[in-house]
Amino acid sequence: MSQQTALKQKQNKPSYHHGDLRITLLNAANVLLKETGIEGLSLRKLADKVGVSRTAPYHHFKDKNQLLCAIAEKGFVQWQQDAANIFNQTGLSPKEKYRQFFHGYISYAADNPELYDLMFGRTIWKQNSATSELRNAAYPSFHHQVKMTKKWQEQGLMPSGEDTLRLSQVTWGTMHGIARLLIDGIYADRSHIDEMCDCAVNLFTQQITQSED
Amino acid sequence: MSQQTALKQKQNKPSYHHGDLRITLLNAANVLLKETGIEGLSLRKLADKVGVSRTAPYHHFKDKNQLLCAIAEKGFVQWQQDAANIFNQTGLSPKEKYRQFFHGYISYAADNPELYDLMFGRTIWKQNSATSELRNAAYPSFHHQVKMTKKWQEQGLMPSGEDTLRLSQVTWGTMHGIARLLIDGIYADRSHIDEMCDCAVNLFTQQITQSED
DNA sequence: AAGCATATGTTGACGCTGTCAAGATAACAA
DNA sequence: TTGTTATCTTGACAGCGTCAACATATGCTT
Repeated sequence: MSQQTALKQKQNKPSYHHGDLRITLLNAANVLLKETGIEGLSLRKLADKVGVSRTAPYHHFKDKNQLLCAIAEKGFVQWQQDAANIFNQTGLSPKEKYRQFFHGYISYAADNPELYDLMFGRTIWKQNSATSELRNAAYPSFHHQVKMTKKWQEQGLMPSGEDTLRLSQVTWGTMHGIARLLIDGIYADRSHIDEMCDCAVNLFTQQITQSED
Repeated sequence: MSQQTALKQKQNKPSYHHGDLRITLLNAANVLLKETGIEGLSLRKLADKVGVSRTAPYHHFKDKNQLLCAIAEKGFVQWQQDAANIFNQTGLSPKEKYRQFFHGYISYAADNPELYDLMFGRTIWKQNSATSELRNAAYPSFHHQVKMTKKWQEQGLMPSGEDTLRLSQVTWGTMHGIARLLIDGIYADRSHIDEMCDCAVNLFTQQITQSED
């Protein structure tokens, strides 16, 4: 953005060029997503809300899919920060840390159901429609869990007999499955969250000599 | 269907009234679903494929949602039969039976990805859009698992210390999560199925004195 | 057998969607 | 200053779900 444009923005003078449309669109899309869900998020409504014409977004996103991927991408980054905060806590036993991680994941999903649905929903991941940027944001999240799973196995928190990658897939699958059950309201609701998480953590962890991290 | 109409159908004489449109629509929808996925399943294409006008389906389904629910309903019935066949086997240890049940669930999902996606996807379950018929077909599937979980706990296959309902939600969530990972191709692919299932079964079951059911 | 209600089919129309093409305007680089 | 590029605009198109109005076949009642 040039100095002149920046100045215009500051002075709230209307200009032909928006100056910051990409970010504005992403923010508005997040709001619209929360309010109406994926099915209510249309490019036209979005453009209207931001105050530009229907086709303006196409200069910043190749198509709707790319916009959705960008939103999901932000979701992954945000969750990774939340997770990092949990892992960076000190003075917690491995089991307690894992418990908090599990609870944190489910809470993130329950607090941002529409976003979570977008992040892990078919809309984005079906037959390679995910952008490489999205993949680059999503995969580290799982890789980190694999790394932590290995550590948990070494610490004796999780069974060392199982293959680390399979164990990661199963534990992650459990979190994902519980999250989906909650969001879709199929066989569970929010009042079950704590008990479900504790039950799952109990199943996956064994009694070990307590030590800090 | 009257005798005359039935006769017409038999003789392949074209008639103004289709005579069997509801079932024909459901079957064609299943094919279209398999071929193009949910996003490719439109009422207009469907009607065209069957050879009726765009609005003819509305005399058999209130709207698109009701059609989708009806398809999903069939999916639940079908899965329940598959599951029953597994449970009705004789000469298997509880653990082996559970293993087959787990594998069967994942295989069903992997073999019918589009149908599974419809059955458990947001499209149908978001804010009470599921028909009561669908609920009546879907819930027994879970209730049966709760019943089996209780049995498995009593048999010592699964930890008896955990609340049965929570345990059911967790184990079911795991199956659902793994199924979704496979279908969406996020963090797993078909070549991992067996190992993932075995890993999960190992985690959920304990060593017990083997006995026949 | 006649007539009428009902079920089932049709075409027309509406507003919504994503997206392309062509043109207008601003920003920037030479 | 001039020309290139980025950005934003309107116009247009096909596809979608769905409603309204109308047509036709079926089946029940008399």
